Amino acid sequence: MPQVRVRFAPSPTGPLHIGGVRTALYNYLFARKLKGTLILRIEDTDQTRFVEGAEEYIMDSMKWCGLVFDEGINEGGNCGPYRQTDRKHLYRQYADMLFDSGHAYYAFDSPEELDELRKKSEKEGKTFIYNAGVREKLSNSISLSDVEWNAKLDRGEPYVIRFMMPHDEDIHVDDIIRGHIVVNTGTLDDKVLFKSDGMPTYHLANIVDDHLMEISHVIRGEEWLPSLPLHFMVYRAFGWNPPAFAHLPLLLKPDGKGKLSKRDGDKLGFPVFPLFWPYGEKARGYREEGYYSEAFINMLALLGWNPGTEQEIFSMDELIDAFSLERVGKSGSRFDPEKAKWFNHQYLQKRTNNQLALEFREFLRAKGYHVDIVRLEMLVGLVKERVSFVKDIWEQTDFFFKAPEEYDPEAIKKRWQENTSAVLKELIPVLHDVADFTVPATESAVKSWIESKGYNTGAVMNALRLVIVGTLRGPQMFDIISWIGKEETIKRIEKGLFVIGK
RNA sequence: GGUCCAUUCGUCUAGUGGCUAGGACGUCAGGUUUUCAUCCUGGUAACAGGGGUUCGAUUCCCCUAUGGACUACCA
Repeated sequence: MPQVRVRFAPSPTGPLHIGGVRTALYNYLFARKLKGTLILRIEDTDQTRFVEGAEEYIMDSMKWCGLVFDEGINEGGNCGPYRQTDRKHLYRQYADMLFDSGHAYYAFDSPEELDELRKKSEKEGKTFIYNAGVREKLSNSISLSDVEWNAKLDRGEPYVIRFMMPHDEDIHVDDIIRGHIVVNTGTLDDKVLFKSDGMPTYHLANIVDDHLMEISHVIRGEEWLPSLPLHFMVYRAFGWNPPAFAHLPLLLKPDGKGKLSKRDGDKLGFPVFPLFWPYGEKARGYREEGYYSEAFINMLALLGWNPGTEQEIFSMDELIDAFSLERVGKSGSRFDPEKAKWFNHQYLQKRTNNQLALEFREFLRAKGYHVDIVRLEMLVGLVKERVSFVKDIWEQTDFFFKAPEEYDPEAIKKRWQENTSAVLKELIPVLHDVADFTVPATESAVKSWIESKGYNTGAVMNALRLVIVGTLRGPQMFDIISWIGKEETIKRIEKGLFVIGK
């Protein structure tokens, strides 16, 4: 079996969409699974769409996701350079090869002229296709005499090099995910391979580079499926064996129709990009939102692929082990932000209290709280299972750090009875007498006091919760009061009695 | 409009020429709990429609519908 070599080839035109991350991930999994080589190639042949910072963003995203490349602009390798603008000098000779072998020709039609023709056809309800049907009537090296078009060349008139698509031929192509596809060349056009600005188009650069870099499998988004017949034809014209192809299904909007876009994220409140994008129209990222990259990757892996078992939580190594292109689905997947959260919840549960305490300490530091790590470990242990993100811990524990400023009126109505004030007043000395303010000590003291007085446990505990927390929520009461300490507990009871009590 | 691709619970999906069509997320109900949440148990819910082929189709074929991608000197 020949060496497996795959590539991820994004364009630096803005932040990398999570669909792109998934494409990179599947390439990575495939390469690792088959002990192959993964290449990062930057496809920046369209200089008009180049965006500053995008290339770096791609690298940072890959790094955060744990996707490591074997060859690329940072890693180096024997097939470089790995940025297409740095390979510019290569492409012209390949376009010429196609011209010399009669598979391509020069075309002088201006974009405006072609636009005009397209509009005209559209008005007549027809589709303008630059192909065998019309190329004789347009301005190119087929329709013009050798003298004429050479004169244009000499005069420096702008031109492109187009692929000469056969008039009427059924092309059979194979895709690992879609199977066998047949397309007639009559519906295809003479695609531009080489632009008038001296740069190749995607179609030429992609094929030349994939060939030169000895790519064995092209794994890319479904948006390329319509170009597959063209790519097969170009490989054939060069006399090269094409790689195997796998076209991945698209990521769709959670609601409504169409593919996932930045707008959906803004509208529904979830990120569509791995990292925060700080330029121009800013965009939020999964990293900044508090996702663990492992959870993000796990979630993305299961969107369009499944292992055929009921396992859902996968480490990267497990993904590599289980992955195969055959188990990638054919249809587009709607993105589900709820499930994404669930994945993060699962990963957060697997963290140790120490890890979470360290992470939460960073969060607290920003709020101006400095807490001993051992106490934080206890704290996160109390609320860990109820949160999906580290930042959620704060919402669950804010009352550990500060006394309530107001008391939930609904809760007062429900839990503050005639004798509540008197009972809580009695509780103060009981707590005061607890020497070691631990959970078991406070619990046993309070419970025996309740029993001896014949009070209702629920009533006492809820009232206590109300003055300590401010509302009816949170972990076990004894965990809370033990953590905040005797002094603070009594202070809060007194304050509660003063504000609520009569 | 043209070309190509797709279609199983609301969502991600498993699956088979004969199954009570399975799991997960969500949702609903019950239980546990001093509260809330978690958690546990249970429920809800799907083979787009119509023709074939077949003893029998969710599964194979065709058509329709719907959705999507592409249709640039963008990738």
